[in-house]
Amino acid sequence: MSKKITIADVANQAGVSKSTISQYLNNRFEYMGEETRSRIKKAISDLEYQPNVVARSLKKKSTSTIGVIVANILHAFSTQVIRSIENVCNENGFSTIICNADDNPEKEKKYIETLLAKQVDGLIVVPISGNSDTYEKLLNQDFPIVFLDRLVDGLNTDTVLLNNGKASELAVNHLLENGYEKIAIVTTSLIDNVTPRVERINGYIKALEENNISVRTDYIKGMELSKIPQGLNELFSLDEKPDAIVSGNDLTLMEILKYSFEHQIRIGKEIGLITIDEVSFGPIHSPPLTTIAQPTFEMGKEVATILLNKIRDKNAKQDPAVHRYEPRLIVRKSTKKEGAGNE
Amino acid sequence: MSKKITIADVANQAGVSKSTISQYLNNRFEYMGEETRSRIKKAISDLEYQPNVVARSLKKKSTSTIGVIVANILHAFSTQVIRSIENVCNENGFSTIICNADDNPEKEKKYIETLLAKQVDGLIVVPISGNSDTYEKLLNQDFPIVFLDRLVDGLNTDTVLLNNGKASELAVNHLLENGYEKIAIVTTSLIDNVTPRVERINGYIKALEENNISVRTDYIKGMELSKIPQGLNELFSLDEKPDAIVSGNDLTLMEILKYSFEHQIRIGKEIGLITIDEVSFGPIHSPPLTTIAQPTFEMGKEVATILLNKIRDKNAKQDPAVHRYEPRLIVRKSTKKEGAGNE
DNA sequence: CTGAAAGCGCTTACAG
DNA sequence: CTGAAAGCGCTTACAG
Repeated sequence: MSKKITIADVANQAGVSKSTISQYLNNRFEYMGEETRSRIKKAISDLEYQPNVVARSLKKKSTSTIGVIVANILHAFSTQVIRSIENVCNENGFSTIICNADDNPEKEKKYIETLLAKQVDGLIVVPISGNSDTYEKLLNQDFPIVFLDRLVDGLNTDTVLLNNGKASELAVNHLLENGYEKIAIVTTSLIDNVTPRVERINGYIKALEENNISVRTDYIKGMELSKIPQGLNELFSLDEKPDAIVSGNDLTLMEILKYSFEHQIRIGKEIGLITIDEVSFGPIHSPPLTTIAQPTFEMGKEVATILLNKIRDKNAKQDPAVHRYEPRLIVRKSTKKEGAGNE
Repeated sequence: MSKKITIADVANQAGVSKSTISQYLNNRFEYMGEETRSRIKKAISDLEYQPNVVARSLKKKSTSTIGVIVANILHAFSTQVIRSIENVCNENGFSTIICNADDNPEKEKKYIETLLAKQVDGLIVVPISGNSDTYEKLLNQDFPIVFLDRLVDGLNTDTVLLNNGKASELAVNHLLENGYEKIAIVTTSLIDNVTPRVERINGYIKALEENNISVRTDYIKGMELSKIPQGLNELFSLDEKPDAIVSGNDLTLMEILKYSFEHQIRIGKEIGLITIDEVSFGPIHSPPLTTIAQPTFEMGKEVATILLNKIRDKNAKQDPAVHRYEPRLIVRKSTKKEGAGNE
């Protein structure tokens, strides 16, 4: 590789000092002579000079880079929010390093350490239970960090997430309005008290109670993805089978669709189905799927904006807030009893 | 934020020089006294010292970071390959910065510049026609770079991509074997000569010719995503409508499924459908979709491995090669005439 | 076996 | 209006 051009080469070429080049690069033209300016400009383009961001970062103690750690990149939610975060960062001259922790606290901790060693200016994280200590240390140091999608017990920091309770209330009420009466909910494992899962279950319970429907614990399935087929088996073996299911997220949805496909269960007619998280094939599924969408774009924008603000004025410490976003019901045929079948 | 601990602090605490700490950090224990070693170890953990990677990178002139620029992150192919690249990089202590160029050459060029300014050690790129000059310059400088998914005319560099011709041959032959005779192909715009699209069309033509079926240009639709509904309209308005469609990729597939859903065209029976690129809902679609899968995991692994090797021995210059991967046919019901309908 | 010194490529007071 | 000097936090010959 040809030798890298540095600021010293440009200084030589233009016949000025390194300092002056640096002023030029940082747009500090106040006192710079018109002629100096154009000489520098020419030297830079002649040499095809590209500043070394690493050196600048070392000196400035800021890298214009943030880290984003998601718990599970397989959720469509993650990828959508990430795209939105990247947009905001790009517009503001920031880079993003994306990490997927696979819901593994060890892995997440290692990522946090790596990102800090890389001197990222801030962190957006979908926190994983078990790393409270790490987060707390960062917060105590006033390191800029914003949580996404999940709250952490006892930690008071800015968090952007869905109004999850509302999401399942919308789901349950919609099902009830469409004549379903025995509503089950299926979601991923509850053992770690992951915020959206817990809140969605609670919203489901609340909605049933408000409608004076008794809550059956055997209608509530919170389990690992791989166990969901078994959970569905249990559900469909009950004396009183449910007539509708609320799917907790897009990954559980796939399990439910697979199961009902394999067992020839006609969605809509035999079992109403509504899922939280919009999916690409929602509109073209047979029958089209009624979903509760999250405003992922806005949420990504918000979480990035909050973080960038924190990074910019470290002093302007506002009280951390929880930012809730409203879910949106998209009605399609999977929750219409008469709408079952292929067309 | 509390003051950052540096190597100097550790040196003080341990009562040795900075050099010695650095030796320790770089695992150069050859001549280090056992006692010095344990004193340093203690100092590091007492102070919770974290090395500053930016400083190290500046000195070492290497960041252990690579850039990945994909043309369009919306393709499932991109996200899958990226995950695989990240796995390999992680295992090797490398970080990845992902950029989405949105098939926009300007945007891509800017990303390349930013990544170079950040001193990435190498680049994986899904090249976009129009930036040949940029790639060429990098190649001439022996900057480590590997192409993915697309070839660039006149540039000789390592490239990992599908055997695209084979993919459409598999598709066409499978359709013919299942009794379809009037086979159309629909893919995204051909104006930029994007490798997979062109090669897939060519494979389609070749397969038809080998079966002595005349190629009809009005059965070949290569157009922007937004124009595809119109293209499908044209296709279905022909006197001799096609009885089967090869979908060029996952995004065109969505358009075709939307169209056939809206127009109540029964897939399988009225129109056979096979798509290149496996999709998550392939198995649970009605009818399940016959697809041609790419070995995205292996391809990502290969492209990352090639790049990391290039980065490690800059000298060991081998001749660049084109690495083709074989597509795999997954037969489901969307290409069975009798298999149409909901179950 | 360990330390002093130089230097990676920048930026930023400060002097003039 | 511009330049000399110090320094960001490391690493690496080299000396001892």
